[in-house]
Amino acid sequence: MIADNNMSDSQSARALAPRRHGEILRRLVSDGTVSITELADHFDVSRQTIRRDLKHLAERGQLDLVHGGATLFEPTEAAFTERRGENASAKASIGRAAAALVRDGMVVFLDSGTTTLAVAHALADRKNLTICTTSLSIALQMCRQPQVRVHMLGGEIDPAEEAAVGIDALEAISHFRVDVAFLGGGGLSPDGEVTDFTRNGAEQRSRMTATAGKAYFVLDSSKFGRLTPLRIPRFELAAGVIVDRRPPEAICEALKRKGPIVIVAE
Amino acid sequence: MIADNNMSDSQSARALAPRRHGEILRRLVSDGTVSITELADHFDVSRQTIRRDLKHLAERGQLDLVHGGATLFEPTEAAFTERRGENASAKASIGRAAAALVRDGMVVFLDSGTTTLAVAHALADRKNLTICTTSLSIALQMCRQPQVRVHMLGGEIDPAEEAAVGIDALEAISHFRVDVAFLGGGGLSPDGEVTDFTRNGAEQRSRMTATAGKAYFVLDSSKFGRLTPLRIPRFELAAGVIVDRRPPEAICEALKRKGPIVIVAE
DNA sequence: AAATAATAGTTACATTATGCAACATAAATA
DNA sequence: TATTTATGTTGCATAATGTAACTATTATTT
Repeated sequence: MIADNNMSDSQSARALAPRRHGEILRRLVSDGTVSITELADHFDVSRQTIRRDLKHLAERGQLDLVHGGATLFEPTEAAFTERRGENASAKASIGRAAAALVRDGMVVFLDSGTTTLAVAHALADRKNLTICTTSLSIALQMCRQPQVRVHMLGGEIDPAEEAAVGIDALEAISHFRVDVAFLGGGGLSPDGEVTDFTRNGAEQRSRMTATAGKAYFVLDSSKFGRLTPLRIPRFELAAGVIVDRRPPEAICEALKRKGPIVIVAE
Repeated sequence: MIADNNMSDSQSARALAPRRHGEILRRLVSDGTVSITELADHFDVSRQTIRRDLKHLAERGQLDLVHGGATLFEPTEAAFTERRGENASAKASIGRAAAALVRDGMVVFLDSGTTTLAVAHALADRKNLTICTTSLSIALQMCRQPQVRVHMLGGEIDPAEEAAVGIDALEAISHFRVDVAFLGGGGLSPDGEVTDFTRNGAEQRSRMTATAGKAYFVLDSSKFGRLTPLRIPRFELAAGVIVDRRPPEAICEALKRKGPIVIVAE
């Protein structure tokens, strides 16, 4: 009756490669990692076979091989992504405070930086927003949200910020009418000014401060008293600074004299 | 064709081909894969018969043959992140072929799309490149590579492509002198033209084709013969198309008449 | 820190399963 | 009866998997 070869009587037929591949990828996204031993056990095949599967998937860029198994594929680790974890809860609370200032339908500018990324997170489920940003991560994240329109300001990418800088980005700013801008900064100096690391960055933030309906600087407490080389011109036009805890009294005083209010999150 | 069949004795009677086909497809959509051994067992027919069934269904585009069985064929345009895995090895080989055309020091434009993302992967360890792109993912990935300068062309982000489109991106193109451009497309029509889904996309690719020193369209074989609504003007100025296997003869002939060469990867 | 054991990776080759093509058979059709 | 169509059978080429000996890496112990 059953022609072809003999056997195939033993147990359930061996899973074909694509089945294993699918399951492996499913486990990866749910667990983050897979182990060769576990997989070989689970599929009842040799480790060598699993190794070949993983190698195959790795060649397609679907995962990263590690000793003993594989992990989710991450294009490359960068300084930026590492910074992301630092002071995460402070940034999240700043993000929520910032989001509270945004109403549906607004045009929002989001600067590059990990704190502004937290603001983006907090805005993720808002309706009918228009986001302008120079940050690749923010653009990528926000464009995946329904009901959010995203404009990326182009230009040369600064690898440290993973964001557009330079003349193109500067000029693009002038094309937009922005209701509210959330800007980062390198430090909050003792005399109540936000300072920056680069000339380009300072100029960009200065222009946005002057252009936006309201501009807020978002700064976690690690920036208090830190000095970086460049002043941000026209900083006094900013509407306020949003921080995770109250800055030293001297800084508060200085800020009060200049104009921007201090918003302490949570 | 099918005579009236009163046999219907029991299910021991051999299923007719259309019955098997229906069941095979039903199993496919429920399980994602089918195995020849299992099916032969289930229908009590020879493996060769199942092979012929699967081949028949594959020719009609209803499934994809794999060693030992078949998998679901997904012709629909899935969301970008889901599309990433599809046809991954074809895209990887196209990526390598494309990278072989790039020499250190060049200015390279990379269009949006999953195939161009594969080109970016293949270029990742090159030295001293300048990358221009409209794709957020490509910009993010390449800016993490040392020795690579990245320019992001700004504009409104199309969520489906996760890339900048529209007037800003169009204008930004004219600022660059590009040595080689790798462009995507919606389909490779039977009369040897690359076609696109949107007017903006077609215009952008057309301009880049005319501007770049050399422009190549990267297309995996799922695009062969596919018709999408918009022609890409000046397509005949392209240097070539890079594909993962040789297109049907008619398409090759048509391309030959127009000008662009055909590069078959791997 | 050096030595050791345990685990994992590599390579090469043996074994098994699958694919393919050519031909054979049986039923349905003309 | 001849012809077509679907299926079965066989033999060989190819691909996937298993196995074993050996090397490399990681963990543990001293």
